[in-house]
Amino acid sequence: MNIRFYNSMTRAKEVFKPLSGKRVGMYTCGPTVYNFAHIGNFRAYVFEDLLRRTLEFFGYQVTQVMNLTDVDDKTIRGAKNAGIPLDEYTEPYKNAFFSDMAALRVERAEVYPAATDHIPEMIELIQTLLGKGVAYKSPDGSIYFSIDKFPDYGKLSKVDLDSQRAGERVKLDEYAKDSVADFALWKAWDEDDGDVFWESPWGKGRPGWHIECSAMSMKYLGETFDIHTGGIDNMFPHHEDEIAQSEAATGKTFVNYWLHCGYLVVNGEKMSKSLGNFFTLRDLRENGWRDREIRAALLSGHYRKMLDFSERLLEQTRSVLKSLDGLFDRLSRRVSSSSFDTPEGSLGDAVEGAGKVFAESIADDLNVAGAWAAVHALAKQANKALDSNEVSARDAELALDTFRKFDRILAVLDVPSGDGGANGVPGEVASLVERRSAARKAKDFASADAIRDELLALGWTVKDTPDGAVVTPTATSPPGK
RNA sequence: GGCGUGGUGGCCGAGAGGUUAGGCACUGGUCUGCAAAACCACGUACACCGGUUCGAAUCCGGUCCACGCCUCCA
Repeated sequence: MNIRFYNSMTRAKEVFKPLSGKRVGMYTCGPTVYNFAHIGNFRAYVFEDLLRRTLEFFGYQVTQVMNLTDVDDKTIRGAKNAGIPLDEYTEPYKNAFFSDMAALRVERAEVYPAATDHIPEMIELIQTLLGKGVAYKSPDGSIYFSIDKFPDYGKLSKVDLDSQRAGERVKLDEYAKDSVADFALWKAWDEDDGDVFWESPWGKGRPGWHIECSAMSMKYLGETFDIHTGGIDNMFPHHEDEIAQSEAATGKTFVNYWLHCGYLVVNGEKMSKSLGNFFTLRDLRENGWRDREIRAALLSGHYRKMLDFSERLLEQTRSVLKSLDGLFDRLSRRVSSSSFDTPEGSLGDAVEGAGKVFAESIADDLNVAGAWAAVHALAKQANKALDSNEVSARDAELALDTFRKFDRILAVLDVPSGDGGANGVPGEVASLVERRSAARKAKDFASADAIRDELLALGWTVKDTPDGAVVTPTATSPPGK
């Protein structure tokens, strides 16, 4: 099956063709580790995970590189304010980033290069650019890229620099740069940098932000690679500058497919640290939301669209997952309790149909809504078949396997493995359930209801099914909701 | 000012000239001692005004509104 992606460079959906067979090289802009990442940041990482999992689903072997920006204005300022060395300052944020990513079930990239470990590569790239005459040294010892020497500048973001309004900031740098849009490849050391600097052929200093992505992506993926992603706010100037540096240095196309995800917004406004309208994974957990609910909420809409992240969205997501959990539970019980003698094939068509819709949707520029529709279509058919007792153990296992397959991409369904049944129910709970069943049999409904309340207090919900009582852990609700 | 994105039923959210997207919630029903779950039923929705067309949420022109980038930002 052809996979199609919307390529920001051409502004059109294109059939994806990797450079070499089934191998895909992919670079994803990572975090600047000066603080905890917020949920808006994670929207991008979850989108990239969706992309990666989709490629793997279709048999591609992905080499993903995600950088860690551990030297820039913010990290330097943070370390200085804290009175500790730069690496000591960034370390906890790196760790928090990885633990949050794992919680959101983001598959690990193959390489996580840190900027501070790749200064020599950056210096080398800058020297190449100086040698080609597309970069120049300013009086203060900084090195700038000259966008006038790169005619293609603006081809990704389609900006026309001549029509850009010069910002306030420009005044500060005017004396040092030939042109306002020129950007720093190397920043000469100044007092504010403290002891953060590296030696270079142009004196001590530190790299500019954009150069790290060019140097590290090309080091690990080659001068031309398949996919580069990031949030749409990185398109200009960051990705534009990466293209300029890389292509000016190599003379080759830097990246074949550019994919950008839309913003995560709160009440219609972009979530950002400067606006103060952000929350972290920790904040959401404190409000009672589970990691998988958060991931599912992030996967509720198309990656290129704005996503309005709200309590209501999380509530809706919780409802969806809860009802699917119920189905998986029913199917698991059927696998373990039923024999293979019920009529077969009642779910075969539904499985096939859902699988087709799922694959076609996700292959079409990661249309996750279509994929969800496939999940729901199969869920409805399975529930119906279970209601009319037409599901054999084999059918149930087939359905569960299909959901597991879908979950290789979604990673939120949590389809139980193995033979399900009553495992994980504490003895105390099990005996209460038994006593309640006995009471019901004796038509002693007052006792039965009392025991049900008792179980609820212990965190277990009872459902009476034709096959007997079933207990499941009660879903917790966020406080005050 | 330049460039860009978007406005779909109470809410979320696909679609992109003709065929029910899907989900959440609500309401009614089936089932049930009750409850829960599940299933069934129920919404002619596409910002506004023109135009093209046999036919437009989808194409064209205009208008309004919202958001974003142009400064670090996923």
